[in-house]
Amino acid sequence: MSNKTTEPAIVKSGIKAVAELAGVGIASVSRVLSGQPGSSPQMTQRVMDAARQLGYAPNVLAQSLRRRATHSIGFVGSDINNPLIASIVSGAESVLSVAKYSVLLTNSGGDPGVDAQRIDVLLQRQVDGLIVLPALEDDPATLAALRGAQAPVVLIDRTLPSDIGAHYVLSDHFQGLGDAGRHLLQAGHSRIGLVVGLDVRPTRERIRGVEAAFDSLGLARNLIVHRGRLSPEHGEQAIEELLSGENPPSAVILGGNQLLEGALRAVHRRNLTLGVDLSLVSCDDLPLCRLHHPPIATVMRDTALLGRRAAELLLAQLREPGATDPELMPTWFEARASCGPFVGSASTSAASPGAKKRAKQGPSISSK
DNA sequence: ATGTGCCAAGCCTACGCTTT
DNA sequence: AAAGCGTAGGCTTGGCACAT
Repeated sequence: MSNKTTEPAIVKSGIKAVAELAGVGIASVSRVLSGQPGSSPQMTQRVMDAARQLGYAPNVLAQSLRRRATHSIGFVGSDINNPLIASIVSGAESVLSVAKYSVLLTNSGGDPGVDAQRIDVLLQRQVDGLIVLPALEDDPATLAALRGAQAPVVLIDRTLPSDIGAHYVLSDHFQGLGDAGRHLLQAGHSRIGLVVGLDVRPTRERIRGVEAAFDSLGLARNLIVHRGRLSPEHGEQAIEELLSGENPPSAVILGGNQLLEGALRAVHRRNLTLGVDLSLVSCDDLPLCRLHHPPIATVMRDTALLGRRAAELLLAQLREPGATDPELMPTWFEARASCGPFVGSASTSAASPGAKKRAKQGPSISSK
């Protein structure tokens, strides 16, 4: 018969133990450690010494229970495998961690049903606020879940019915895609293919931006829009279908970085040289865009800034709730060799001089 | 007036007691 | 035996009361 006692591996010191060791009341320990005024220097010293001696750290769950606030923020991302989302999360976390908030990250994989489920789980966990990037803007389950939220909600790049009472950080896709469209049209392209995702705000704004490019130059809207769920497969299939048509476009804009991989597969399979046989513009800068030969022209945006602003907006709401106007963050077009030699004078003011120079030089390296 | 302690509240769960 | 119900316990903090 073994006589060994089963001691717990870790002895947790609660506020009771600190109070006992310091010879004071529990409430006094709480007052001292939370920095409230009104404790004598002797009492303060005794409590601090006892807490240090016991390695005391407040029980976060108990604090949350008492304060009715968990100091945690829920993030519902549509696809955390996407570097774009990772960058947004990273930006948000950098702000929230400074404010002593933890981020609970969930991934819906772009599935609206999962969006609603994740939102519910985060709300059950009593998060103090939500940053959401849902797959759709009109999914009934997602809207119902958000309507039930007692916590402030910040949407990134999505707009929802006004009764949700959410706050918005949006990207100005209209501007960036408009600049890209104008650049291509002034370079001599007359027919443009636009591959986009499902019917959410970025898709609508991207289409509107390219249409406005035609309008601004007094040209007929010779635009073929190819819709689908943003994925490499959609990118590949869209390029195949656009280029197999009777009157294929000479330039294609990809309205989503998830499309690029598949689009390039189709381009390579067809032995096309980007910037010569086909001009290609992508959205959101991936390392692949710069490493590819020739480099791929891109509509850029500061995704980390998007996350930071969303977090700042949420923190402001936690301090002082109230209505806010949507915040519009800039996008800009960076011309690179994949969209061929630059011959016109399109408004590409945001493009770097280096990018313009490279574009002017034309495609120097084959994509084959 | 200042410093300190007591108590209730916050939410959930395990446990024990009572009733069916 | 199963079901239903009440209570205690976990930890912290704000409000109030009391002692000095």
